[in-house]
Amino acid sequence: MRVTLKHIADDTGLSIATVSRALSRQKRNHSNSEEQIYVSARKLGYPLLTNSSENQQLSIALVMKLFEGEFYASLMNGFYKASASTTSEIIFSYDAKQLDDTVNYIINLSKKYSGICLFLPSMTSNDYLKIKEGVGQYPIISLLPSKNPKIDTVCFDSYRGGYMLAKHFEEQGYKKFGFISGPSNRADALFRKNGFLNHINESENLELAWSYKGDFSSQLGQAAFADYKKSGLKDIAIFGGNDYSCFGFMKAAMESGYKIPDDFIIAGYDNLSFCETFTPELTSIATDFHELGKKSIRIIENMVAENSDSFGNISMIPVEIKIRNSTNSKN
Amino acid sequence: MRVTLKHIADDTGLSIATVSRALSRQKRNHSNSEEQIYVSARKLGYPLLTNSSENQQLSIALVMKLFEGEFYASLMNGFYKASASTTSEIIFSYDAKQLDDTVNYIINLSKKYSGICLFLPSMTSNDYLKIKEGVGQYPIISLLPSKNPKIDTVCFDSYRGGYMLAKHFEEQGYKKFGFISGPSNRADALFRKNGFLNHINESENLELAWSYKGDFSSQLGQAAFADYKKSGLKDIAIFGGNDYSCFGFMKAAMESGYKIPDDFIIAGYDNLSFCETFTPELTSIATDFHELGKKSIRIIENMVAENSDSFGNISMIPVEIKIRNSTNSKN
DNA sequence: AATATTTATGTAAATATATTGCAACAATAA
DNA sequence: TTATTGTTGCAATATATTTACATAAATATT
Repeated sequence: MRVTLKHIADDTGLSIATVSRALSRQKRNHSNSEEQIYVSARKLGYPLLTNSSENQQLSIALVMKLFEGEFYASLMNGFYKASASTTSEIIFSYDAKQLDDTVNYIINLSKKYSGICLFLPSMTSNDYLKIKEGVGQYPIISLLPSKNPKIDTVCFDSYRGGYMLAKHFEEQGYKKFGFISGPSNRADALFRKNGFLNHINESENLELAWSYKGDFSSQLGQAAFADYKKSGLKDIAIFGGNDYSCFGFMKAAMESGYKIPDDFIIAGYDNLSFCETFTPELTSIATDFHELGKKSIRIIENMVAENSDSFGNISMIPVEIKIRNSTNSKN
Repeated sequence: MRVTLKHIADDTGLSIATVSRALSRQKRNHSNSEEQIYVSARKLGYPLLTNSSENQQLSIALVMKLFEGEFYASLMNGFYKASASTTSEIIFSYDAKQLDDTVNYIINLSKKYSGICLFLPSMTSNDYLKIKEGVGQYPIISLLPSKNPKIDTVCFDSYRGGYMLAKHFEEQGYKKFGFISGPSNRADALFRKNGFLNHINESENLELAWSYKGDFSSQLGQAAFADYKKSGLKDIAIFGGNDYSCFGFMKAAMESGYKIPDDFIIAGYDNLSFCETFTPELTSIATDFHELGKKSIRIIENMVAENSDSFGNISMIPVEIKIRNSTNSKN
């Protein structure tokens, strides 16, 4: 039910006229009544309060489910910086309460915001379809790759990242490759893997000699090393799936007396700041979140302006390989 | 100026009646006109759209200036998790555009939200006073300690953290202490330092043998090591100010052939996930962001309910020391 | 202390805004 | 073709907000 001045008047015991005057006053004057009126208005959610001032700009919601780890901070920071150079405003949004009904939560957001960017690794194709159906012709994009995208997607070129690493390993003179996989339900992990494997398969004399089922955590990275050690393989180039896996793997390896990059070379993905702090410094694939933010905002802005209704378009942000000591066996 | 149905009607070329019906319809039906009406309503900022549904709950803004690094992700995640167990809603907010007028930006936010939590290391006492003046009797707290707090504060007990480390160093049998300081304008860095130094000064046979002016970055941590090496000191227990400084310091030290914890022991602050990944694992002070979030929300909720006007109250969240190999010289 | 001025407030009238019944018309289904 | 359903604008009605005016309290001035 709509909140009116009358509700606030009843709540505060003042007259409607007084409430009206207090709320429409240009300069607040912090009298007792006025404070009460504002408290009540906020409590009841008086509509004219909520979106006051700053109009005439787009507000774009970035929807996420989790915030832990440097990765999420980088994602948010990329959008944060990108929003500084446009008139659009970014709102960080999430569904803390009812995890089961994220689809409806997102559909509801579409009433509030001019556009939505989704970063939700656990969403299924079916969920995206339902969202698309719920929001109609509306600017919404996903920031994660998908095998069969149902909505427009802006994401990093994970495939190419994996490919670049395999190529780099080959150039370092390695023929035997190893791989630690990520969570099986994450499409971006799959793309990294495919890029890596495809380069191996393209060439007759390259081979995947060892692999391990990880989950992007440092713990399973350590477990991966135990498995690798047992295999007795040497002269191998390992792609850890992401940086955390590599850190765990390398830590365990060094504790077992292995030398990196002498005994094996290894590279990660995400280019976390710790890549440069770790010894040896970890070769990794760098993703530019500022670029991701800028591109996403631009696409949403265009969708709003042109009122276009597209789905399944994919924009890839190129990634960059940062070569460091962990893959520098000549050093 | 207030946005009404007439504006939307003029903008879309439809009648006021049609606009009214479209917006008040329970279920959206995605006809062409309705889409247009929604686009226009969002663009113009029609008030009843913005705060629709989910009322009767508090919305609390967490205001920050930066998002980079694991630290910020942890802070947000703490509030995110905390919001799941209350009816209040957390909005992550920031001022991306005009950095010079943060004070007014915050005062404006007070019209929208039921309460505000500030995490802004660069704010001065004067700024806080201006904010307090601008918002009047309003639930607002800072999440950073201050020497002379002008508004209520919920923060970690940084002093105690520094103190605990000094005590731990002493228990390990060290008499000579070293310290790398943080940015001089950050009160929390100062508190950590004071806690550390005070324990040293309390005892006759402890001494601060070396210190270096850092900035919480890994780079200056490395520079700190160069300085330390030049000093020729041995048998020293070093508090790095934060984890990043320690990582830089340790990396440089190990590259110079130093052994940790044999040649010196070292501890950080923040307990980043990387503390356990680094070799040696880094002793650090752990902060519980979930607790910080819960307490902050509870305090804001109380302020709203009791309509109380307090300032300068401080709530400290205890911190915990995580002892790891970097300070374990007996091992 | 007495008087003037300012400020806050409520009542009621005036104005502005939102909703709804009705009829016309268009699209779709039978 | 005819019936049904859905969309739209007009005008009437209902609801919400602002403002003119009067009064009382608070503050300032003499």
